[in-house]
Amino acid sequence: MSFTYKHPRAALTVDCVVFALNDRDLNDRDLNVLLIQRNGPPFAGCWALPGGFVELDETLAHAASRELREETGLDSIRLEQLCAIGDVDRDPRERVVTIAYHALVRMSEQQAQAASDARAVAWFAVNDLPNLAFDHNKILSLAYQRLRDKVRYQPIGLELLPERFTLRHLQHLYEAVLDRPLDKRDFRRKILSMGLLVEVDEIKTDVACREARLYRFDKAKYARLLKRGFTFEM
Amino acid sequence: MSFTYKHPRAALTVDCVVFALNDRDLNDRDLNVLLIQRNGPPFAGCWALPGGFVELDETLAHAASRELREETGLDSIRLEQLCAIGDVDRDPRERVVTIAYHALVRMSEQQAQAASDARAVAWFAVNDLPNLAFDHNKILSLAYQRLRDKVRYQPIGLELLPERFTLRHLQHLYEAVLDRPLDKRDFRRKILSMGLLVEVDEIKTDVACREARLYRFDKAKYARLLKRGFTFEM
DNA sequence: CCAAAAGTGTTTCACGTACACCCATGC
DNA sequence: GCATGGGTGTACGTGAAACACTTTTGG
Repeated sequence: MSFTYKHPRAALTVDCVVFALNDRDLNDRDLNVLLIQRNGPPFAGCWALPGGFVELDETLAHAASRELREETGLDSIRLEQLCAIGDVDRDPRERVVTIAYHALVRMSEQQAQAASDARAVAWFAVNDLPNLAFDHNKILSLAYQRLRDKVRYQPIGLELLPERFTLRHLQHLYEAVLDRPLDKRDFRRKILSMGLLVEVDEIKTDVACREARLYRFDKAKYARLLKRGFTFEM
Repeated sequence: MSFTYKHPRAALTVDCVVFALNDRDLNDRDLNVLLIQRNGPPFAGCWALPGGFVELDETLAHAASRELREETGLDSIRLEQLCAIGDVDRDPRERVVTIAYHALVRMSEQQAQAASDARAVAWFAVNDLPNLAFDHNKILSLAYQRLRDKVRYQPIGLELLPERFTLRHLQHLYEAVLDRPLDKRDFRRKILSMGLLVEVDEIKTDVACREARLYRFDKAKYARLLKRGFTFEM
């Protein structure tokens, strides 16, 4: 089967940059990204962002979800469009334009498993990355920058942390992404004054120290506030 | 001549949303957008965003600049990527994925002239638009929304107004884009305190009224401040 | 009793906001 | 002299930032 056109056409792909925190071990504060090891050429054996070709009867967002699911097993991820990248020689085979998507997930909720044309799947710390296939290092940098911009006006911590978390964990997350220390009292006051956190039952977190109160994020309230023009700011 | 592939391929286009203020008549406060009237089918005779197919040997940004120049005569415009749109049935002919770009220009510096497959070119007030071809009304809404977001943290006024302008004009621009009235004294205080405006010689602007001081934007200073982590906020 | 992290208040300062009057100019 | 827009100062409230000690728990 083949398809013929009057003019040459670029191939169209999607790529997914999925970020996660290790929400099982909250002392591990590295931000991680999901990569696959390519099975076939080009860049066989090389690590790359999950992604692939867009089918004619699916939207771009659908293609991104599908490829992510097929290659890594991650399903029902809320992907957001990042940008389109169309440098002429970014793929050695032919002209390929890619639409990049990004997402934030809780690592513990995801069972990454290699499938499709991925030899392996793994989480990598964004500050300790291998050389990736194609221009994927560049795409990843763009996504990381977008994340840093986004953290200031969207409650991303609440997508990255476990369901229940301490204020200290939330503060560590913000310190990691914003890359500066925050005052404990000011941070607590500010985040609590938004009224988006709900206290849950206490749990001992570490040895040899006072137990901390756990909170969860009030999604419904956040949605209500958003509709009224509320903007989260950090 | 024809081109054959193993899998069917979407066509790839770019579309440009070019905004401008009428900087000759600053009492005309409407924000305008550049549209072309389509010559051929589909949507012949219908107004649409300038744009067209991406060639295989050019980047996406290049395609956007080229199509804009070919169809409207506008050249050397700094286009920024907005998003990729790939709904399955957005073009009645076949699957077409488009990359939307947007830009801000001074209307007086542009000589819009219909060419290529555009029957006519014209500026339309964004608040009084006709029904556009394809999903171009939707793309335009996205671009307008992006502009409103952007106005708050980038000095866009300085791209839209003439080289020298009064504080009143700048305020009118912000009121138009932010869609709310601003206090004159507070606006002047805030914008002047940033130190990005330079006084130039006075000129009488209107009849029957006191002459107003003109300012120009200090681009060099803005660039220096940006490097030091300054963020413009309105 | 010691180590380790949790939790808590106050002061200061900058900034946003609200608000009203006189001034210069052209007709 | 009047209509038109230009230009100016002050008071108040909110929110960011800086800062140090006591409490609880496990070992």
